[in-house]
Amino acid sequence: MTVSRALRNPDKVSQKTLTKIRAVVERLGYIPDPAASALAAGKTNVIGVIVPSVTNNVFSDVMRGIYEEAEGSKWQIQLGNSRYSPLEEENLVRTFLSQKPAGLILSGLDQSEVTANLLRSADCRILQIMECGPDPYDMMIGFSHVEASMAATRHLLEAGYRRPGYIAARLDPRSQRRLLGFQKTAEEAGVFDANRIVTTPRPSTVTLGCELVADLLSKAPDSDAILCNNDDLALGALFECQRRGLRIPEEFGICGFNDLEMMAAANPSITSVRTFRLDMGREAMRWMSNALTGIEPDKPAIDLGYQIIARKSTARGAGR
Amino acid sequence: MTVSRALRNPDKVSQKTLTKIRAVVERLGYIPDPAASALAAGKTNVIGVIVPSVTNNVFSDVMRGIYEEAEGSKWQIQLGNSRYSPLEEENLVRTFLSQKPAGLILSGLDQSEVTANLLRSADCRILQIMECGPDPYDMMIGFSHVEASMAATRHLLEAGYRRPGYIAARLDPRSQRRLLGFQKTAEEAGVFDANRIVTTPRPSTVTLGCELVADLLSKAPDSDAILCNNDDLALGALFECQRRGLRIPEEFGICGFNDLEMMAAANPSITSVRTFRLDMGREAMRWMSNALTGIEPDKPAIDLGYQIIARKSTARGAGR
DNA sequence: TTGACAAATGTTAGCGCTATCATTTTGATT
DNA sequence: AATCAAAATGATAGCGCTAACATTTGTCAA
Repeated sequence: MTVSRALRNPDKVSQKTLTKIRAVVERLGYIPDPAASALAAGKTNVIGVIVPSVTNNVFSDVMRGIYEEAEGSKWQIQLGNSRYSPLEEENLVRTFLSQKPAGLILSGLDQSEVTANLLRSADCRILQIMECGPDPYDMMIGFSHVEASMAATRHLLEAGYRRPGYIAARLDPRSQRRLLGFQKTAEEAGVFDANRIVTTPRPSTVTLGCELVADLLSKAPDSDAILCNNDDLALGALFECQRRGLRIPEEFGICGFNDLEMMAAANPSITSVRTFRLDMGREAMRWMSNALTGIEPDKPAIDLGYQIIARKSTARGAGR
Repeated sequence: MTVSRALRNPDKVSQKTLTKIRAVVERLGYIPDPAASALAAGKTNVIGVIVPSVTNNVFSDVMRGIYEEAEGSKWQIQLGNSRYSPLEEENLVRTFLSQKPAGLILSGLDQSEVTANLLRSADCRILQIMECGPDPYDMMIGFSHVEASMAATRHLLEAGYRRPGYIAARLDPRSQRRLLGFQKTAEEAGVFDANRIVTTPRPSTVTLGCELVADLLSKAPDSDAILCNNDDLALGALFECQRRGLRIPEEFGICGFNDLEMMAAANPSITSVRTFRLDMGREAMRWMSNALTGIEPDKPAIDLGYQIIARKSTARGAGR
C-alpha cells in the first residue's frame, strides 16, 4: 500500500521511505499494471479523442497539439476515427466509455441523439472541439465557422470581386456552416448565385480542386473569384486556373480556408482564413487536464477566433 | 463463466444458451470491462503503434491504412508518437509493453540498443514497418529507400540532367538512406558534387522547399535538377523556381518522393517516387491480425517496392 | 512526561473478469 | 436400457492493484 501511494501521491509518503521505494522500483524495473489499477480504482488515465478523420490536415494538426500537451503527463491518449459517420461515432463513444476514461474529447456539435444521451450521463469530463455553439455538454473550444466564412466572403467583396463562387468537397457539418456563411454574406451584398456553388460528396483533394473549379467555370464562366472550403481545393484551383491562363488575382481571386503552411509558399501566395488548429489541440488537452485536476475553467466555452490572411491571390489591382 | 465464454468463444456454447445470453446482454446494455478482462487474462486486445510523427503525410497515410483494417475487428489501436527520438521511442515501448499488448507495430530499423532488447524479450508480436532490411525482430513490411532513390536518380540522369542536386529536411534514418542512394548513383555516373547536397535539421515544409532550392541555386547556380527528399519540398521547389522564372522541365528538373496526391495536380505536374503507404498500413494490420490468430506468414518480410511516376517536371525535351 | 493530534504506514477486502478443473448434460452406440 | 465420449456448463481461485479504514509513529505544547 505504501508503495502504491509512493508512486501516485509521493507527498503522502515520508522522504526516507520514498527514496527506498524508488531505489527498489529502479532496481526491479517495476512498472505498475494499468489494468489492475483501472480495475481497482474504477477509473483510468485514458482520455479518449474522437475525430472524423486521421488523414485530414486539420485534424492531424489538432491531434499533434493534443499529443504535444499530453506528452509526459499521466494522461494516455486513445484515438478513435469516426470517419464522418455519426453511427461510428456512437459506437466509439460506447466503446470508449466502457473503458472508464477520465475524459472524452470529440469534434463538433452534431452528435446523434443516442450519442448525446450517452455523453450527458457519462461519468467523465467531455470536451467538444472544432466548433463553438450553444449548449456544450460540458466544455467546448473552437471557433465559429459561419463567421469565419462570412469574413472571408467580405474580404473577396472588398477586394472588388463581384461574382464569387464557392467550392466544397465532402460536406461535413462544419463545411455546411461555412457554405452558409458564404451564402448569407453574398446574399446580403446582392451577389449570390446558386450556379456558383459547386459541391461534391467526394473527399477533398488537390485534384478535386482542379475539377471543381473547372465545373464552376463551365457552369458560370463569368465567375471572378472563389472561396474554397479548404486549402487543398484552393491549391488545386490555383493550378487549374494557371493551366487555363487565367491571371490571378487580376482576372480571378482565390481564397482558401485553414491557412495551411503551403499557402504562403504558393506562387502566387494564396489568401486563406487562418484557424488555430495546433492551439486548439494544445488548449483542449491543457483544459481537460486542468479540469481533471480540479481546476475548473471560469467559462464553459472558448472561442479561438480566426484571422483573414490576405495574400496575392486576392490582391486585385494592388501591387502586393 | 458461460456468459464470458458466450461473448468470447460463441462456438463453445450451445445455441440455446447463446440466444438467451445475447438477449439479456442486449437488454442490460452490458459491455465487458476491458480492464478486468486484461487483468484476469494477462493480455489485452491492444495493438500498439509507434510512429515518429503524427503530422507527416507519410505516417498519416500508414495510420489510415492501419485504422481502416482494424475497424470492426477486436483489435484496439493505441498510437504513440516518438517524435523522431530514439529515447522517446524507448519510453513508449516500455509503456506499451506494460499494457501487455497483443502486438506492437513500429517504424524502421534503427532502434536504440535498450529498445532492441526490450523488443526481443517482449511477450508479443512485433512488426516493423516503413523499411526493409536484415534481421527483423519478428515481422517486417516496407521497401528499400536506398533502391527507390537510386531509381529516381537514374530517372533524372536518363532524362538528360547532368548536374543534379539533392535537398532534404530533417534527416531521419530513412531520409539518410535516400540521400545515400542518390549519392551512390550520382557517383557511379560521375556527376556527384557535394555542393549540390543541401540539408537542414528543420522539419519539412513547402516553404522550406523554397528556401532549400534557393540555397542550392546560390551555392551551385549551374544545377539543372533536384531530387527532393519528399513531396513538400518538391512543391516548394517548384514554386520557387517559378518565381525565379526558371523553366521547368527545360532548364530545371524536379523529382519528389512519396507521390502525394497533389503531385499529379501541380502545374506542371511533378515527377515523384510512388510509395505504397496506405497498403503498407493495411497489410501491416492484416498481417498482425493473422499472426495473432495463428496464421503465420510464410516469410518474415515483405518488400512493397516503389514506382517512378514520371511527369512533366522531368520531361525535358519531350512534349509531355 | 504526558496527552493530543497529525503524519505515516499497514490491514483487509474486493474491483470484474478468466484459467483451470470439476461436474453435468447430451447424443451416439451398443 | 446401459455405456461412454464429447459437449456444455459450473465452481473456485486469483490476476495486481486501490479505497477505506485501522494502527503505529512522530511532533509539539502544556
